[in-house]
Amino acid sequence: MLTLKAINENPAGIVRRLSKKHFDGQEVITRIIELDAVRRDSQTSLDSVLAEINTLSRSIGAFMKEGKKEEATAAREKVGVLKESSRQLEATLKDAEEKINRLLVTIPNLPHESVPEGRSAEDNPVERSGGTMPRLPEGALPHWDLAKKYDLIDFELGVKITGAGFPVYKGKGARLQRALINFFLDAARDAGFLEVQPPYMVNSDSGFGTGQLPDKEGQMYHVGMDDLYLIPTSEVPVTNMYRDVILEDKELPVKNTAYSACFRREAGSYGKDVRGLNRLHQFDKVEIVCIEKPERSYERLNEMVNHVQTLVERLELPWRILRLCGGDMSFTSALTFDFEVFSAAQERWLEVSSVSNFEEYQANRLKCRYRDENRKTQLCHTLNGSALALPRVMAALLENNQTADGIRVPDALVPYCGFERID
RNA sequence: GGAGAGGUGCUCGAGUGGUUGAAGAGGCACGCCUGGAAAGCGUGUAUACGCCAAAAGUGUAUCGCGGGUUCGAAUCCCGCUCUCUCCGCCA
Repeated sequence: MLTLKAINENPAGIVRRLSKKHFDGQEVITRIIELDAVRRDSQTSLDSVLAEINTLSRSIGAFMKEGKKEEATAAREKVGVLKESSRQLEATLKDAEEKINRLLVTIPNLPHESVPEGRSAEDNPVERSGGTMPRLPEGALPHWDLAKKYDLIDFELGVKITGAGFPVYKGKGARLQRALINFFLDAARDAGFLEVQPPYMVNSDSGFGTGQLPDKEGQMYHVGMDDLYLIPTSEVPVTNMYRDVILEDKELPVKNTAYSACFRREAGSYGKDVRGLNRLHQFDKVEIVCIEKPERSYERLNEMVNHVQTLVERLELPWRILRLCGGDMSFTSALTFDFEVFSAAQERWLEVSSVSNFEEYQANRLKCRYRDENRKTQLCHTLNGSALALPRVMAALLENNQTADGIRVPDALVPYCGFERID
């Protein structure tokens, strides 16, 4: 969430910048500033009343020791009166704080200056692209048919066991999955990321820390009996490792990578967009997460984007990078690049990665800070990106590399899966 | 799941109602000492919010979390939570 400091410093600027995300912040910002004034006033008054109570209380102790009973009683009565007003001030303060927080979480992050204007996905400019479009043989099949033909993925079996969106990978399909995970993790490690294995369930504090709660509650699976959430991405547990943490200057940047299964309810999705591997309730992903000093975070974002680019290149997929426009960005992001690969039989671009800088928006929720060169605590910037999500990569690999007599495995993956062809 | 013990600062650890944000030790930082180092000595070493133009300073809160008792709570009471030990179960 935005900091009160930033809001107080330049309310008009905040409102203007929010408009790029098509968010009208005028009213809420004004209201927050009003409430913040109440908050300060009541805190100032409360502090001085409490200070007086503390002084009197100490004097009572002293009076008692000296046997001055009357003075002690007088002080005691005085405290009683002050106590009443402190209770009122405390209630006012608490109320203002709660209201401020409730409002703050409704405001999205400010988009970076370089975020283009736009309403929807159609308005996202292509940043750059690469790879070569494959020429498919006659009668090329979409991946769901290929998966069936070569017995790689069984969607119906998943439906029986669990439900739609929970496929069963089999044989070379399963091995290809495992190869991709290891390939991605090794590549991240080579790029300097520390591999971690996080829990797949998180508590509500963690959900709040990265911004899934309170607004996106319905998108996570919730385990009611224990009040835990299945992670929609390992960004959640990995970023939350740094919740309520003050990092030393020299510990930055933090560069972590994690593989996890991801669970998303995807309520309301249906139709051809979600056919096959295009959208699942459970899928695999390798994530990269960085925590960085504010002045270096865009440098780091760039590095992360470049890392993801090497992945799609090594997989020999046709790719493009989109710079998300204001209307298509996520609530918490300041700048996002989406990676898409072309899935040749479906003849459509599929999003396989989203790399974002959240600046201090997440860090403010997380209370993730660092000590700068002056030993003062400052909010860090947090960043994350998929590197990569498996299902759509799998879809594109199967479709793009199909031949009349089998599917070719890209060279980079052969050492990982142990076969060159699926046939 | 049952029984018991316990959660104090970067770490260990003292502290059962009154200047205790918290003894002591260790660690760390800086300084002195040294040819250099060690040892030794000295100083410093939490966070948040408020006041102040800012620094200095100062006020308030925080000893797992929340509430209560009291003029006053790290210390007493209640609820929750987490950790450890034993038993049970188990990959």
